[in-house]
Amino acid sequence: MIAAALDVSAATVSNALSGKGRISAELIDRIRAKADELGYVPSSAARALRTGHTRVLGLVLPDISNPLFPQIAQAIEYAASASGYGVLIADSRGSVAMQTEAINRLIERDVDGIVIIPRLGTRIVDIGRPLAVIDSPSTPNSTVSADHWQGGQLVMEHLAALGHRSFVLIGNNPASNVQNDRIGGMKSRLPAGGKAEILWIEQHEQAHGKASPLRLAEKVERGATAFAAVSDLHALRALTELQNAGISVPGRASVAGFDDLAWSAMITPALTSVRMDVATIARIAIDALLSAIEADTAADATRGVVSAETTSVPMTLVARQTTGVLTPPTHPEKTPAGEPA
Amino acid sequence: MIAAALDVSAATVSNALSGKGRISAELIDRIRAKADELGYVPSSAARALRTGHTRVLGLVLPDISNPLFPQIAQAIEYAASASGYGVLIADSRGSVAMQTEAINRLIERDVDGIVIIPRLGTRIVDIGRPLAVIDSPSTPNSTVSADHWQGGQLVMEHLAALGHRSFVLIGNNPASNVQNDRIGGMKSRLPAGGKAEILWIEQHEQAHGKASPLRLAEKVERGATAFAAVSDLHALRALTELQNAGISVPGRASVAGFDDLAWSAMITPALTSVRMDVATIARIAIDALLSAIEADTAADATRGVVSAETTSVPMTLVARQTTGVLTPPTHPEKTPAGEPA
DNA sequence: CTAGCGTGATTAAACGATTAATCATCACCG
DNA sequence: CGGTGATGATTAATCGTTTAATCACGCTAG
Repeated sequence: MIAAALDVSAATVSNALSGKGRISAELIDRIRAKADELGYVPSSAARALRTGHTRVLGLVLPDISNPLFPQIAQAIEYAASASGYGVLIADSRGSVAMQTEAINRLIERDVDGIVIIPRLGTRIVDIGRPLAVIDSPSTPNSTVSADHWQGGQLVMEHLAALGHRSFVLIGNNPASNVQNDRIGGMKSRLPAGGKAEILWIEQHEQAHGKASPLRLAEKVERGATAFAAVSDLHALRALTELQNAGISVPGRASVAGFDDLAWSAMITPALTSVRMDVATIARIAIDALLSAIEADTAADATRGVVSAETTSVPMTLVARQTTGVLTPPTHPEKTPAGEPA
Repeated sequence: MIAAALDVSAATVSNALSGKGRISAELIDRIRAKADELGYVPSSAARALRTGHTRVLGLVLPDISNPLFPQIAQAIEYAASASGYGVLIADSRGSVAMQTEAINRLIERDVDGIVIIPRLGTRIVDIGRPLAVIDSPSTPNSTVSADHWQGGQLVMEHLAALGHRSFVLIGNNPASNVQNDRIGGMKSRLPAGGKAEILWIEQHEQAHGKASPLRLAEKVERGATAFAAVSDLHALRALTELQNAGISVPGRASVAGFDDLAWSAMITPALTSVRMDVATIARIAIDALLSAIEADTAADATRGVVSAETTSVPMTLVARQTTGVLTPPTHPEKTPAGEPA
């Protein structure tokens, strides 16, 4: 211990810096001064060994290719570091086997707890320490998540208010709870007389090949006027496909997405989206995790999935330019070509 | 030590599991068996305390909103974990002050080394342990990075080969070495008689407001036929703006970007982009870092920025649908409207 | 005058793994 | 038959911090 060598003390330094024992105010000041004069940093390894806590959390992202990841990682890291915890990342590259392996790596590193964002209903195993799960409210073991269902309702209400009645709901994989919630929410608010068709991209690509056109122009010809996707990624795909087919947005069709990704406001026209409050979700997850960890210190071991008081956080609609009322077709002004009329 | 209690030994277990001392093959087997029967995991804290190495690296991302982040984080995490190291993330939210604070957090956590991806020429301070910097080849202290200049050449050669002669080069901030390299590379391969105009988005937005149109249609009217952006983000912005103005891509104008982001292949038309080999870059950075760390163990302390043999990694052009030869204007076939011809 | 108390600081044990040094056997050879 | 080596396992010290227990000392009250 550096500080000890300089003055005349041993573990008094520990007490001084942590304010635990009975140390005179004057000595505390002197030790503090010496400490940051020497740039003294207590060894986290020694502390962890003694206390049994590393003050490090693990973050498991099963699908790092998800562009929402930066937002989530940032929010988690921020919430954790605000509470004095570090965040160790573990990417499981989609595969379930690697997810287990990633969790083991974190356990080997002695993390105090883990935050996991599972994809497509992964089984949650007992890992011998607290675990916070961020998934969807309809998933049994979820600690906290955005209210995807309510988010879906937001979109549909918005589109219905603009006069739309014929919808194409675009999802990727029907096995995802998140996507199902979003689509379910949308359908639950279908206006009277409205009709909705669901397009699952993964199925479509299995049939027609990867990155093949979604044939959205045909849907428009058959009457669809609004396209609501479960992600801005798919909304963007829809938007560019429509634009490329000469269908003006939002003049002849509206498009909406989810997640409000980085570029959503930058494109032309700017994309209407539904945003989740990642900061709040991260805060709740981390708080629940930390209180379980600290309770763990005290008495009964909390080893499973932790739960929070608030389990779902409302989403917010960000209305931009891709959604609007239809332009009357008879209007000669600026209608793009490709229209049979 | 759990295993010790069960059989009859003390630190023999350590030798058995690490293969260091002289232990009979039979005993090793028995210890191994007991170990994973009990799910024994050696305490990383105790090991770190004794050996002085935590086998944890820090990753500092000054601009987490950069959509390239997932790719980089994934590659770094993968390379590190392949070498038995964990990765602690630290987000510095853009500000330089927070970047310093983030580094301090990592030091408090006793990381063995740090990988940092600085933005806009941040000063690199001595942190008392090895540091790998991933920036651009033209930055003085960069350990390794993509060859952005060569990437720029790739784009320009591609566009020139398609017959383009009048270019708009789109960047965001001229203070970025990466962006300057990319644009410099492009200009260095301007075909004979070609001309290029540079559009800096940040300047444009300062003058005309955030998210304001880039007025690309006007550029087309004045003869520009190819738009090359330093990021897919800006390329997407250009593409949607052109499409929205009824200018067909690539019929009347080509668009190219950088980084091959997740959605670049999904949009219509699919975006031509230049990709960096993140896996290789991460591998080189991690290897350089680790060899410095291990040399550190031996003798002279390597405390500054580490260097690698290969300091720049070639980029790859991914030609897709947004770049092509011009469609003859007189061709009546499928030309979109909005054209005065 | 001394027992008792409060204050401020020190001792010592403990956390769990690593590792150099030591020890116990047994075999082989001169 | 004693000395030398090889082999296999154990001892003991160490890393740096925390924390309970202890100590030294001056002060007050009985």
